[in-house]
Amino acid sequence: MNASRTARERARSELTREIKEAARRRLSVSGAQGLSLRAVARELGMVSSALYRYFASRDELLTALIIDAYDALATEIEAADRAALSTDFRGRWEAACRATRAWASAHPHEYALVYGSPVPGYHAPETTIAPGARVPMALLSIVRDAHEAGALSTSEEEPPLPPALADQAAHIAGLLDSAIPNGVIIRGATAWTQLFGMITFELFGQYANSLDPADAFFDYSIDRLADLIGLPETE
Amino acid sequence: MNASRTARERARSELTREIKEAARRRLSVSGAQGLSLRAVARELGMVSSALYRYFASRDELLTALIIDAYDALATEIEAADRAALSTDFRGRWEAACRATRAWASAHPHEYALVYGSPVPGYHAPETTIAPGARVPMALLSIVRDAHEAGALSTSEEEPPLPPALADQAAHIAGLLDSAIPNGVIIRGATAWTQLFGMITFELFGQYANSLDPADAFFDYSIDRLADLIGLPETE
DNA sequence: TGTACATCAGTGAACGCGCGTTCACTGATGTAC
DNA sequence: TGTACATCAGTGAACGCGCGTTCACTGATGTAC
Repeated sequence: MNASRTARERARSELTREIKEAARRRLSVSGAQGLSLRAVARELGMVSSALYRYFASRDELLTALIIDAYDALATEIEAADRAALSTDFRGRWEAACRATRAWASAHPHEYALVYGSPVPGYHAPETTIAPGARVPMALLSIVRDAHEAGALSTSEEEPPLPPALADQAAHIAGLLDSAIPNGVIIRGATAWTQLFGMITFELFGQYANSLDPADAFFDYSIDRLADLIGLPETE
Repeated sequence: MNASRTARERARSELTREIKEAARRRLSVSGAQGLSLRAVARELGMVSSALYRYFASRDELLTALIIDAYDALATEIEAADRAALSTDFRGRWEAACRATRAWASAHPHEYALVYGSPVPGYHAPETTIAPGARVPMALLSIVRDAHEAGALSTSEEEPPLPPALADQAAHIAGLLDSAIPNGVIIRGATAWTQLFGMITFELFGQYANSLDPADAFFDYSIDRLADLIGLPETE
């Protein structure tokens, strides 16, 4: 029967979800490297070997958590972007930045999992690449939309990009399926880097005794980044 | 006797150094969280309990490595700065940035130790604060020197800082013992953040498939950061 | 609808391993007279 | 310079713990006729 077959499968996907949730809770205690299948199983009242019905190994569970983290962050960014007026490009950019920071501070261990130190002995498989790329794509899409609407202010005179950098910019524009000028791409990449640089410094404690709490610096900075990109003032 | 007394002490400081060196080698295999006293001891052909004559605990060894890492990086930055012509502020800035990146890529695990994810269960003691602050201080000193030499180009019109941010900037200026305008401090903090954001993204793999290898982006960016700060062109 | 068989989820024991830290000890080095 | 004593470095056994993964197993769920 079809309904009963899906009953078993529903139980399976339910438990898969619960295992990942328990693993995320463990992450905040022991970090990615210290994540232990036995501790996850204990949290669920299962025996550790039972987890092997759901994940072939600890690394595979880690991979699932990484993909989920990227997807969750990208989803938040995309939702914040969509919630803004679509022609208010600066508003969209700032909403996306704030959503990124909000997600990171609500899920610091998942943030550290994907943007923090690589886990020794773990090599991320190819399946993590696409979800990882969703995040910068979500941010750069705003820049692309602004460019295609003719809303980007043209840059002040800036030195031309060296050839190697221009090539990389052109490649990124290709991924966005757009003819954004290379200079705009690079400014977007700078803004992306700065956004995550701030969040990482804030979460990992580098702003202690100087810019912490970083709210004012963050808000001011994402506005300056919008200037850098050339996004027009919100009316 | 004094000479023999220093003989024992010399052996002690020699071994302390060797233990930290072995620990740094282990760091690259297992990361900070996985750093094991027993593995360090094994590497030195000692018994693990012998290490307790030198470090009271694993955490104390980690603390020593953190302090060493900050000190090593700050020393590199300061040396690169001093090697440049003291009145060539842009040259000094770029040399400092390049020294930072070079140190990070030569010592990725020590970089991750101090700028990567916090180690779960480890709480950095106060003794790490001063060495940690040496790094941004070394960078901001260049900005301060340029300002005091009257070499900084005045900023284009920029929105005023919100009060909370202005307070933080003034506090940082106080640490530098200088009357640098708040706006300059904030641009310096932005540049500091961007510098480490780029290095972190590069080392931790976020630029894979886009800006990697990041040499061109890095060189171009530190030049734009010098523009942002207002450092004059090198003649 | 009922029965025979196949699939799947979860158990519990086991393998072989590594860890931080403590402690009583031996023997070498340093100090005071 | 020689001797008695104190300090210190390093040993090896032990405590009590946790880990990932494998494997033969039981019993429940699903499928085909």
